[in-house]
Amino acid sequence: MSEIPIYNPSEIEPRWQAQWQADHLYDADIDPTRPKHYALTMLPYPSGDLHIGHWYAMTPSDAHARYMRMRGYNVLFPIGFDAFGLPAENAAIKDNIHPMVRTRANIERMRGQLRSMGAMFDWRREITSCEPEYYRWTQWFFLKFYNQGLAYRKQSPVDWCPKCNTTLAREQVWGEDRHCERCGTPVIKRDLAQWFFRTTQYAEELLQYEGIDWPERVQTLQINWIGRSEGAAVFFKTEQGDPLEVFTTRPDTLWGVTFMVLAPEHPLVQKLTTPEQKQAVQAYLEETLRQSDVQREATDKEKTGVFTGGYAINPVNGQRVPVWIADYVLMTYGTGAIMAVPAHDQRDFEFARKYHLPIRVVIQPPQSEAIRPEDLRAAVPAAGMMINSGPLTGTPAERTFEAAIEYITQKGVGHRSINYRLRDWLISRQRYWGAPIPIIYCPTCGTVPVPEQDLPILLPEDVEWKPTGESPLKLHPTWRFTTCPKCGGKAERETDTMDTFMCSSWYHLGYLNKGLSLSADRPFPQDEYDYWMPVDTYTGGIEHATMHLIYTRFFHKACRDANITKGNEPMLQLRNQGMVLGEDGEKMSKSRGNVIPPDNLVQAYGADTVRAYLMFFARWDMGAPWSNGGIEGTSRWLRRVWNMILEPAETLADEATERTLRRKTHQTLRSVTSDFEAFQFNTIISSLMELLNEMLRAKSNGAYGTPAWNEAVELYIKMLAPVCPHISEELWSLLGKPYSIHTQPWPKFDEAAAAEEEITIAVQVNGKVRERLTLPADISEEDAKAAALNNPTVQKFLEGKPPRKIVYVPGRLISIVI
RNA sequence: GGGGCGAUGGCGGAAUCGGCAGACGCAGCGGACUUAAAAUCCGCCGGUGAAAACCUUGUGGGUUCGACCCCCACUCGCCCCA
Repeated sequence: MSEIPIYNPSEIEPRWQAQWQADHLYDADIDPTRPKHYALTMLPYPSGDLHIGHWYAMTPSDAHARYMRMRGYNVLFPIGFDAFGLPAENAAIKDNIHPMVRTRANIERMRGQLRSMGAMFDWRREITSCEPEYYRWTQWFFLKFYNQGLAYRKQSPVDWCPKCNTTLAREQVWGEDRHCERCGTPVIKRDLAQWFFRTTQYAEELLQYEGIDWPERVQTLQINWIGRSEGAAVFFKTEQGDPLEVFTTRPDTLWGVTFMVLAPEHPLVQKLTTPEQKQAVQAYLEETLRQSDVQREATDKEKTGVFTGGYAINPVNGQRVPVWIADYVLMTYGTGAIMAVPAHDQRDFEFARKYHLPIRVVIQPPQSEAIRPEDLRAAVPAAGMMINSGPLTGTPAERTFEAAIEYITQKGVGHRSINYRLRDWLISRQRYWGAPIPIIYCPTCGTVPVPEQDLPILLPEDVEWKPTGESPLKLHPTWRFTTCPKCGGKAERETDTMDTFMCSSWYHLGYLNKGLSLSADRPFPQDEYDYWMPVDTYTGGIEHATMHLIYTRFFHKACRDANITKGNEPMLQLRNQGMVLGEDGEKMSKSRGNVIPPDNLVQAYGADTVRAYLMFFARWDMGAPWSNGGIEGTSRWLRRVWNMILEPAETLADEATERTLRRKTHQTLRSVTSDFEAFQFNTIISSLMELLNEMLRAKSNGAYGTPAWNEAVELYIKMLAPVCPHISEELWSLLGKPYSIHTQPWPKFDEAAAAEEEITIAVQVNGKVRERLTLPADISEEDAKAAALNNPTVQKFLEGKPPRKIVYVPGRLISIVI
């Protein structure tokens, strides 16, 4: 046997990576003669090390993009770094290393790791969101939104550590008692003036998914997140005459209101509170304002509240009802005030029982006795006829909602209203490591946007890391002081920076540049936009269903209305991967010590093996705990492929062997193709493993060197190419085929070759499989049934009884009932 | 409390439309090669049973000639919402 080279991935892989780069093989340029495909994988945060989770997310995306390329598409597959954010800033405070220094070092490291993956990234288009060339445009988009009236500033609470004298991000607040991560002091809420985007203005449109292929699951998550409810706004008044608006989904229960509840932070609380109740209200406020919204909304928790001493007037019947405050009412939902109808709302019911508030039944369920409030053990949720409801008493169940709306509208005390759970997007962060909000506050001119030509507002680098954690921008000696662009007088900059979701809302547009430069006059070239957009396939984790994916859709629609982008949606097809957990089944994290670093694996097995194993070991959309064991099998598979193709053998042409080989080859092509379309990567690998086994069988039967063998080898390498780009390029080149495998067209499927000649049909008697018959594939129903009935084993189970019924499923089974 | 997703051998997972459950791989067992080991190759591999056969897709029911798949109830796990 002649010498063949040994499969050595650590030699092959870097060599081909360098070659591809030298040949600009993956540069994606506008080509009007070919259909385009914009494949996008969610960009990583540069935490320092590429995680096996990144590989799990990116390598199947890369394989799919490569498959699309072989299918004839001009494919853009870019990569970048979502580089602003809290972790770098925390590390800076801890180790006194500047976030820019650390981030750039991390990115450098991750670039190397990403290159070792052998993905078809077009590196010319890389973006890093913390570089001025990028965040200049993040600021530019802010100005566009500001000019459209989509950005506004209002008071809003933040978590605040009174000892550190600083705002805290959600993840810096720890424990049940909500203390500061740094000093352990209990956290309080504090109101600060902060910037918002009017995402709610697009709530209705965000509920539309026409024309986009997104998983049902993501749509459901978003629809729930947006939380549209139809109801009515009703104008109550306090006894002192202040308007007190509520939103209700049950205007038909208005006559059943027996008290009202305000969120503790409601602006009318102080005015309503009587001197006798002042102390109790004050104590309650201090207690509840420290809780998070999530805690406050938890239903298993017992409801608490305090009477303000004040009263409100019900506009439909003039009734005077007491006003309470309770933590289960949130200022951020609706108007921060509710009308309480304990007879027909469970939470109001529990509250009323606890504090001995009256209950009045105003909806009579069908087929039921008159209900006495004192007998109620739970709220009556069902629809029914209105009772005890003044002029609307007797309104039948199917009319109550509309009748109530008509009544309040006519009386001028309310109107139809739609409320969303979705809130406007709070983009202000009291942090250093983010894009500065381009706003100047002038004592004369007020709030003034920074003129476009003055962008970017650079983050100063000479800052001091105070252990207080207060934004260094606020403490910087000179940065915040500037002149007003309008009047030239002394003015101050906004010191808050933007939420990093702002950066990630437009990065797919940033990739349209082949390198961002500060001298550009647009965030992207128009011809690139017109050719590449929208994104055709977007892949990433399901955890981004609500935040990132809602923000980026909002962003696109807002840009569309500013004539910056076109079309209604930025991403046409969305596919989500699952998560790789640690070997212990827990989420991977440094603190748990269960992180699997991909570098060791790449070193030991090669990138192709790691790629293939990640696609093989679990369903991509589900994820699974990592297990080291199976990677050996994948490694073994590639070595077997290598030897199978390169090791010569005897050629003993045999028609049957060739025909069987061709059949399996084309059957594999059929399933691999449909699996790529369906993002089912694990079965792509197992199909290829099956074909390998068939080829080894054929080879030992003398198929080597026959036309069927040569075709099988060629198709094998082509099918392997998207999954394992290096080994397939090497095999292709060793066989003397024209460079590169990655520019080859996807093979054509031969239906006739894949067709089976013989089929196995299962024969069931009374539902149990009793025999399997091998029959010609084109057998008629009559012949198949006859073959089954004449079979001795089948006859044994028929016990001489005549069949009552015979079900025939072509190519599958015959079911005989006796 | 409401909604979603999931549960298949020792393990990861296959299974077009309701049609042969367990593809493919891991681990394990047996064999070949080897002085030996590794690597490689071949075979076996859900359970009970001597065999015939019976049981088996979280549990219990139902629909059907036929159910991993559809329906009802339940258990457990994860996620989202309240």
